[in-house]
Amino acid sequence: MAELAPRYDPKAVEGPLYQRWLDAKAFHADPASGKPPFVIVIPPPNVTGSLHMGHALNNTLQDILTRWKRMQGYNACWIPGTDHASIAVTVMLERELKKEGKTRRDLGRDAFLERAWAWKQKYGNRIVEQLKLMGCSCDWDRERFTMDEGLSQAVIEHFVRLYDEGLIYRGERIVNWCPRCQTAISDLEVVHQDLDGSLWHIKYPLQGGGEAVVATTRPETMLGDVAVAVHPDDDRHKAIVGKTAILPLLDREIPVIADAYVDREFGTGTLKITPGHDQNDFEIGARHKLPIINIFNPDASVNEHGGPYAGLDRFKARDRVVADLEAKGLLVKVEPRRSPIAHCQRCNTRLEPLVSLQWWMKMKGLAEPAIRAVELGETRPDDPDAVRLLPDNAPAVFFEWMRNIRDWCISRQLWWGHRIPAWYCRECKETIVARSAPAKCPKCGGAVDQDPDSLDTWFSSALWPFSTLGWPDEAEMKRLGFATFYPTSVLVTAADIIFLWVARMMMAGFKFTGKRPFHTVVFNSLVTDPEGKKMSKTKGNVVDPLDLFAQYGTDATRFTLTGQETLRQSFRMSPEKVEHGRNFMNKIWNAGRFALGELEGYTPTAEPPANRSLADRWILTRTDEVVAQATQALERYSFSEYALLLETFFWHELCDTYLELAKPALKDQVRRPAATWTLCAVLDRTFKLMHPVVPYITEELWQRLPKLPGHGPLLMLEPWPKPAPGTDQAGKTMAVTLGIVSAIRTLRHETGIEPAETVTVAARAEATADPAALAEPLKLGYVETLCKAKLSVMAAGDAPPSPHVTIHIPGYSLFLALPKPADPAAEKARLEKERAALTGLLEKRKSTLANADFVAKAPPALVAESRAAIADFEARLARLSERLSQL
RNA sequence: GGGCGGAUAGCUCAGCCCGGAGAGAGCACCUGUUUUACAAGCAGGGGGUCACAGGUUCGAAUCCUGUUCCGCCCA
Repeated sequence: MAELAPRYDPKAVEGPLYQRWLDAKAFHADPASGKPPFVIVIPPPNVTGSLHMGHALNNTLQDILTRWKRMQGYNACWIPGTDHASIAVTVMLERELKKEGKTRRDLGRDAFLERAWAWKQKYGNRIVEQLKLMGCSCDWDRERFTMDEGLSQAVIEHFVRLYDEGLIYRGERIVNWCPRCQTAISDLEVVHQDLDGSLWHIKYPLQGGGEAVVATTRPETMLGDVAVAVHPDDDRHKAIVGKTAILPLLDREIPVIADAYVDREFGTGTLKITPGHDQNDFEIGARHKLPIINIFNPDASVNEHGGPYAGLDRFKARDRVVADLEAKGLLVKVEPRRSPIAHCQRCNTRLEPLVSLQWWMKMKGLAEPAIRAVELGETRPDDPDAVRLLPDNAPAVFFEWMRNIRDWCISRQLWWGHRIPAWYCRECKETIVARSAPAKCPKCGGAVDQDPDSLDTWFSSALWPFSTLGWPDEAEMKRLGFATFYPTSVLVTAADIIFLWVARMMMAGFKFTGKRPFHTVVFNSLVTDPEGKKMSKTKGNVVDPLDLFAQYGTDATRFTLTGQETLRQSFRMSPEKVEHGRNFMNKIWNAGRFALGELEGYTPTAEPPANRSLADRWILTRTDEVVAQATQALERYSFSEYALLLETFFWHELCDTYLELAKPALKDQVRRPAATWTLCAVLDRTFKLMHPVVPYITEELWQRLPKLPGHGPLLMLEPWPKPAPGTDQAGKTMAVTLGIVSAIRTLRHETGIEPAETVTVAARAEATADPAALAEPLKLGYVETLCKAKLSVMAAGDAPPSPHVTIHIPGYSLFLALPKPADPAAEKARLEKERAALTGLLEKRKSTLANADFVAKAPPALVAESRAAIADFEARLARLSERLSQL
């Protein structure tokens, strides 16, 4: 067997192992396996994307769950794929085109799409390859892209069915219009930024004398004003209702109306009504049957309705309007005002609300089953229609939005994406929505043209849990195992797409399959920079996970992320944290190295040898306990707990204690068989337990170590360990020994004894001590091994060695023999400190017990424990006093 | 404006759901240590009014109410 390097080198291990798993088809899920399914669909990353910290965390968690469930005997199926990201790809390609001095319109639809596909062929696989680097155990045979043939068919089915049911309709409404992208976007793609602006107070003269003063943050939109509104109960303005105002600059006659929407506290309490460019005004306009005037071109320059301002950019138009109003003496005042301004999430351009003809989806009814599912998730999570959202505050966020849901604008004036399956007759203007292109108008036989627009990307993502399983094509569903794998099991995703994606998958899932798409949704944390700020390229505070993989190893990075994940809002990430993960990987590596050296040529039996030592029994019991705890932690999605539990156990119990105790045992012909078996068995179980989070290092070491009979070729396919029911008292006994060891180590250090020197320690047992506890540790020399001290238990009447220093721990007084008397002052100071601490504890316990309510109401076990503690403190204090009096 | 988090050692965080009594870890710091798995190690140590104020309770970091500061989401 080749010598292992003293430091773990992830680069040498990761690539070949991943290939080995692929070659063994270890990630593949066969629908016919007969095992219970466990299914995760990946949140499909954007094809333009490159792996960032959020992906690294999100996919680590999915891989942990998938690998764990696979080992537990589930038919684990992790379905990967990518999303076409209509607007993101468009923005990116437009940036490229801009360098050539072109727009996408210069290029034309077909040429633009050709370019987009070429780009996707070339770079679309980048993030997939990065997921493979991460060790993700996705079933790559199932990889899908949202614009695949099958998934495109699903989108058409989605559209046609909902249209036929009247849930999709076309209508003129206010949309969020991005003048740069020149498309409508949905409410959820809007980012509000608080910006400093002004509130302009403008006089609108009234016919027959007088005036109304309106306050607005957007004076240029007055070009589209069709009314002035006041609150019907506002005594200040009641009198002007029904009069006609003259819109300044354009001299248009507009009515003064009364509407309860008007906020009397805002500005002057008089509102200008612009139904073409404000959602609320649009609604008021509809109530009062007012006309709608759209004053903007698609690029947000003023159109022909703007009279003399036509052709001006919206910001120039504002300046000109304000200047003209001022010149006419119609500008009353200008107040500074900070207000939220809508921006395009993708290109950060200031959005323009405007009326436009778009396709919409009615959401209210679709939302109901999803709301019910989450309600069930809170009350009856085992119900087959329940969807449990984690962490516990997620449902509140979900309900808030879902109960106030608004219709969704699904059409986009973009080309990259799924084109809307609607055709319009050139002759009779009939709208035809169909699964395939009609040759001619079914009504009049006229020629038809397909709607030029495409659908919101999330319209296809909403179908992901079942479109990836072949829906709606029966043959594909059969081939891909829809019946086996749907509904899926758990969704792990980032909280920022709870509405964009998660809610919509639930709505689509219930609508089209009649079933929930998954039973549990886990929202992972946001990974921030070390200051707690969101990472962003513009801020330059991005930590690249690929750099971390390269510098510290994939397992170290995965482990660190997992250790931080408590499903809080966010956690901070820095390379320094990963350094600790790397150190732990190195610890694991070296424990493996040690074991390999000891176990070369060894073949363990199925059953443990009978003469296991206390340490053997203890570490086996502890392993069982950790198996149970780690499994429970995963069941609760307590990722941090899972990782930290394993670290503490492996590092401090297995390495620091057990391996040290095993060293002399392995040199002893009698004790060696039990020690080798235990070492083998414990590492085998521990590597299995750790495998889901650190798959590479565990697989690599496990491959090299002797294995118990009955194992297969790959750790990742081994069964998850099951805890044996433990009745062994080894834990209690070891705790006594370890307490003594710790006390002696402290004494050694405080008295400055040379590290190499073996000392003699006599232990006097208090009445509270278990007389049998030290028998085996003494016989096997555990204390000597762990702290170079020859320990003996004093018989009744024995005198402590002289000279000595003393320490009193629960159950024992320890006397450490010294070559020469200790400095009495120092010893006295040390003992006085001990006495002060003990006295404090004793007093606290005593006062607790002095409380009659405590004795009456606290659990009896606790009362008994307090009494025992008092007895122990008193015994130790008595010894202390005795010793102090001798000084 | 509405909803949701967070505040525990110098720093980063567990613990809190389900209250139990000497509050933990890692990093950093101090001391010692190159012993054949690992100095990316080992051993020891110092360091905390668990944000603040009330309340509930025999008992509160943990449950309830309020306050302050920090953050996220929605409008």
